[in-house]
Amino acid sequence: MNLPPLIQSFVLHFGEMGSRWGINRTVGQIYALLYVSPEPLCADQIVEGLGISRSNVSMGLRELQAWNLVALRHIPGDRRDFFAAPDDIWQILRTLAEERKKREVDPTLSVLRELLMQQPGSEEERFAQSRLMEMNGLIEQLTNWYDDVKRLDTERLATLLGLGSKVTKLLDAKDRIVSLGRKRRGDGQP
Amino acid sequence: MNLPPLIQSFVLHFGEMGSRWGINRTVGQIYALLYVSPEPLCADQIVEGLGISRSNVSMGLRELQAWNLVALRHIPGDRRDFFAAPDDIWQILRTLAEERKKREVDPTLSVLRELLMQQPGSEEERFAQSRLMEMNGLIEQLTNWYDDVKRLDTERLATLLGLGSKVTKLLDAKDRIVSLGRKRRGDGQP
DNA sequence: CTGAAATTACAGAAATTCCTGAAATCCGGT
DNA sequence: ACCGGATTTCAGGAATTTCTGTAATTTCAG
Repeated sequence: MNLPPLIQSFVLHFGEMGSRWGINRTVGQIYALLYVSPEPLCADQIVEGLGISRSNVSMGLRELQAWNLVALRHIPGDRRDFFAAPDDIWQILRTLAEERKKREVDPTLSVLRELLMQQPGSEEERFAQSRLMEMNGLIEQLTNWYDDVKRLDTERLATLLGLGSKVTKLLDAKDRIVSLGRKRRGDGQP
Repeated sequence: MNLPPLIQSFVLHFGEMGSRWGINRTVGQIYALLYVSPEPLCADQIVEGLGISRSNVSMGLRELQAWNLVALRHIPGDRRDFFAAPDDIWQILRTLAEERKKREVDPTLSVLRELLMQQPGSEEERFAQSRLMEMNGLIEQLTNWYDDVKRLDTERLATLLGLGSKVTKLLDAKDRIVSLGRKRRGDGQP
């Protein structure tokens, strides 16, 4: 490996984390390198930077493309493929979220739905189904939220994050006002 | 494996997904089995249900305990350990989020901070640091949001999820009103 | 303190994943 | 069509992870 020390540290760390993440070490390292690189890189530059085989780089890039995490670039008059991570880190976040959902959540959701269609054949299965229903409900709440929020432009998304739990304070205030109004008018629930 | 068909399908699916998830197949299966079980189970019941070795079950349970995903239970007059998944699925979600953050995010955050303290030794490193700064900023925004939101009780959390992007509509309305007020009074920015 | 039941540690076997070099394929220029 | 460089595919070896059986340890009733 032949990189400036700071970049090398980052690349190595990403490689380590890669394995906690469902991607392998090399893929993590390649991505880290592309991420901190001001220019797109071609495969041989990655080979040189990371000190791994050409074919391994090829497979790694292929996987990153499957995740939509790198863009292919071309330099006029150069036949080689160049690769770059998106400049916009929010876009990277969106892609990551989308791809992880696709791989880690959607298959489970479809299995749950399928199992919930079945007629339980025993008390054990009946109970299991009730648990699956809870799980299905929770995942649907989360994915509905995600599907809704992901459509926001980045500025609004950042605002929403900044608000965090304060949102509920607003709601509490609204609730108090509404129930106060009801009380004055003498209608509504106790 | 010796389970009712519906439960077996669920257990097998969870096992498969486990590997996309940083936990191994067996651990996924054990958890799935505990999750759909109305009563706590002891290790031998898991051995029988899943058809794997006793020691493998022991290691799996140990790992689930490290993740705080199972609770140890005791039955009076019985020396064996019994294990159960929490009843409350929201609690499971919270635990998962917390543990994944601890394993997948926090280490990166601390590496980023450390690397950002260093003096860049070249133009390449200077650029890399600017990228790391973006990444650090994004992760901090996300973890701040998470730290804030996780304190909400479940009911409010569910409400927040249900609102989703609608929150920003409220904010937009507020902004319009505020700027309208400014315009009438003739002060404020254009 | 003893001993039976239960649990865990651990070494090696089995399975899986990762990586490499060689061969095959692709592609634009002549 | 052919050449030459760039890229990908793929078989098999290396490395890692997972699983098992045995042995050691813990636990607790008596």
